[in-house]
Amino acid sequence: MQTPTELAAAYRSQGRKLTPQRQLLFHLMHGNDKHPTAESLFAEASAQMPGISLRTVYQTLNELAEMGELQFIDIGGGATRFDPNLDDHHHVVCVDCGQIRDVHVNGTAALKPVGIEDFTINEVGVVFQGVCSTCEKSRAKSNKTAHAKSPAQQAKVSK
Amino acid sequence: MQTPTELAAAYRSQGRKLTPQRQLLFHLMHGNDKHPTAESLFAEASAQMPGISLRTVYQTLNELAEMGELQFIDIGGGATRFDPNLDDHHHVVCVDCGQIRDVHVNGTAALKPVGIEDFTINEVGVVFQGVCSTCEKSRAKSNKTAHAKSPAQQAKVSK
DNA sequence: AACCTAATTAGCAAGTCGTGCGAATAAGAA
DNA sequence: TTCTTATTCGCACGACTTGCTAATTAGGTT
Repeated sequence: MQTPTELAAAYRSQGRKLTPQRQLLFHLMHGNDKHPTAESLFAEASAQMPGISLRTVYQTLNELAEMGELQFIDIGGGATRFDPNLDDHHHVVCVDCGQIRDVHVNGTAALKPVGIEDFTINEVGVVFQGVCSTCEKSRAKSNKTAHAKSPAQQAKVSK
Repeated sequence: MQTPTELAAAYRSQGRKLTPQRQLLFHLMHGNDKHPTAESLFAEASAQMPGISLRTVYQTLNELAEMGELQFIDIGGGATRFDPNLDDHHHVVCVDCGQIRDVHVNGTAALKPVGIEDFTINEVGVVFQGVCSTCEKSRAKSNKTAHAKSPAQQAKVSK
C-alpha cells in the first residue's frame, strides 16, 4: 500500500474525495503488518474518531482492494483479514492463537502443479500452519497436548 | 475418506449410530472431488432423501472432519468447502467460475520460509489461482478483458 | 465567501453462513 | 418388545458483510 500522502493524490486523481475517515484509515493501514479484520480496524479507528461507522471501514477497505492497494486474506472461517503488504510474500498462521505473519518464501518458483494443463495459472499462495513460540510455551505449561481448534474457531472463541 | 462400508464400521466402533442420513452423506462424499459446500451437499442429499435437514449435513461433515476423514477448505470469502481427499495434495482455483481442482504439487518440500525461527511449522498449503480453459474461452468470446471478481464474489453472484 | 452538486457517511435492515438448543425420533443393545 | 441414549430436525441466534437511503460534506464554481 502506498503512503497516506500518495494515496491522497491517487484518490484525488480518480475523482474520489479525501475525507477524514479515509485519511485515518490510510494511516491505520499503512505499514500495518497485523493483518487486521474490519472489526479490529474499526475499534482502532473509533478510538481516534468516535462516531466513525463500521460501514465506512468496510467500504474504504473494499475501495483500497479494488485499487490494488491491499489484498484480502481468507484463512479459516472467521473474518476477512486485510494485508497492505504488496511485496511477493506468503503467510504463516499459528493454529493456536490465530496470528498471521508475513514471510518471504524461497522456492515458490519451482513449484510444479501436475495435470492441470487446462488452467492458466496467474498466482501462487503458500500458507504455512504451525505454532508460534508463545503458544508453544503456554502449551507446555498447561499440558495441552491435544489438538487445538482451528484458527477460525479460535478467533471466534477469543472474542 | 474411507469407503462408506469402512466408515460404517468406524462409526460403530466409536459408539456412533449408523443412521440413513449419515450413510447417504458417506456415499455422496466418498470419492467426491467437487469440493462441495454444505449447501450443495444438502441439495444433493435432499433429492435422494426429502426432509433431511441442513443441520444434519453440517453436523455430519463436522464429525467426519473431527475423525480426520475430510478436511475443510477455506478459499475466498464464501462458504466452507469439504474435501474427502486425504492424499498429500493442493488446490487450483479458477478465479472466474470458482471451481476448485485437486492437484499434486512437486517442489513443496523445497519451500523455505525466511525469518520465522520462532514458529514450528506443521503443514504447508499451496493454492494456485488461474483461469480454467472453459472460462478462458468464454472470456475471449464475450471480450471480457477486465479483471474478474474474486471467487468468493463470483460464487455469491452465481447463486 | 457563499453556493452547488456529486460523492460519501452513518446506521439500520437484510443476507449469508454456520451453530446452540431442545423436543421428538430412532438406532442398537438388552 | 423395551429401554437408553445418540441423533435428527427446525428454529432462533450469532458473526460477518453488504444494500439501501437520508443526511452530510468535500471540493470545484461563481
